[in-house]
Amino acid sequence: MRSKSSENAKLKHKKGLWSPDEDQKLRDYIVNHGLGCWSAVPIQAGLQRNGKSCRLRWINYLRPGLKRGIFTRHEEEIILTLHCTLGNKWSQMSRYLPGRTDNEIKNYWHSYLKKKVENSENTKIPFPLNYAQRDSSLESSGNPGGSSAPYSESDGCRKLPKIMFADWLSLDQFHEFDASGESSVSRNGCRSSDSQETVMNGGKELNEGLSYGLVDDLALKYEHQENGLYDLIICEDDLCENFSSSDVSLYSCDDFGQSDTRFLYNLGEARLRSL
DNA sequence: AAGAGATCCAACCGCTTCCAC
DNA sequence: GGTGGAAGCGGTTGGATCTCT
Repeated sequence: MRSKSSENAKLKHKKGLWSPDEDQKLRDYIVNHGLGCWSAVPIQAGLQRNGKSCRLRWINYLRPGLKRGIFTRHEEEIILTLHCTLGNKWSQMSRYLPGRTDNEIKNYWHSYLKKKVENSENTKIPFPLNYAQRDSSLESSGNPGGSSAPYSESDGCRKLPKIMFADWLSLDQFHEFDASGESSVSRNGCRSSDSQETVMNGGKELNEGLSYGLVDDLALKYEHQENGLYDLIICEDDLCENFSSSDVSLYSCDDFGQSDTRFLYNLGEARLRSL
C-alpha cells in the first residue's frame, strides 16, 4: 500500500482555467478556515492545483471587494499618474485603486493605456495630464486644500470607485438593513456577511465588535465599536464628495494586519448619519 | 460566411523578498 | 549569518473572443 504522501506527490497539478466547481471549493475552504498557508490549501480543499495557483485565483478573482468591468476615466487617470511616479509597480498601484488587482491593472496597461501614451507622445500631446491640470470637477470634489499632488495618502479618497460584493452579500440581505443609517444591524445572525467579514479581516480580533448597516442606500458601513474606526465600502461613485477632508482620514491597511487594498476612514458618527 | 489578424485577460513562470528556524 | 519554504511580484504566454476584410 502506498503512503498518503507519495500519493500526493504523484498528484499532477491541474493547470489552465478554473472551473466553477473549483472556485466553489476554494471559496468554501477559505470561508470556513480563513487564509493560512497556501501550500496546504489545495490539499485540504480537495483541489488538484498548487498553492500558488490557489493564491492567485483568490487574489485576482474570488476574494471579496473586487470590482469587475471597465476602468473608469478617473481610474485611468490614477494609473497614468501613478505609472509616471512608480513605473511598473502594479501591486503598489492597486493600493490606490480599491477593488482592482495588480494583474488587472497590468493587463489594462499593456492592452490599452500603454498604446494611448505612446500615441500621445507621437502627437506631442502631454500625457498623462498633470494632476493640477485635470478637469475642475475633481478639484471641487470635497478637497478644500485643492492639493495637486498625485494621490498622496491624504487625498487618495477624494472620489472612490464602486466596489461590488455580489459574491458575498445578497441583495436580500442589503434590503434587511435600515436604509436610514440610524440603526446598525448586528453581525450576528447574518451568515454570508459573517463570512465576508471573517475573510476580509483575516479572521483577526478586529472582527469583534463590528456591526454594519446601510447609510442612505449609499454605503455599507463597517463599524469598529472600540476605537471609532469605520471601514466604508463605497457603493456610489461620488460618495466621497459628501465628506470634507476633516471627516476623512486615510489609514494604512497594514496598521490592521490586512492584506487587501481597502481604505479605512475615521468618520464622525454624526457626519455619517447626516448623509 | 469564413479565415486571418488583433485584442483581451486569466493564468503560469521565474525571480526576489520575507521570515522562521 | 545561512538555509529553506512560502509569499509577493512583474513579465510573459496561450487560448478565447472580437474585428476586419
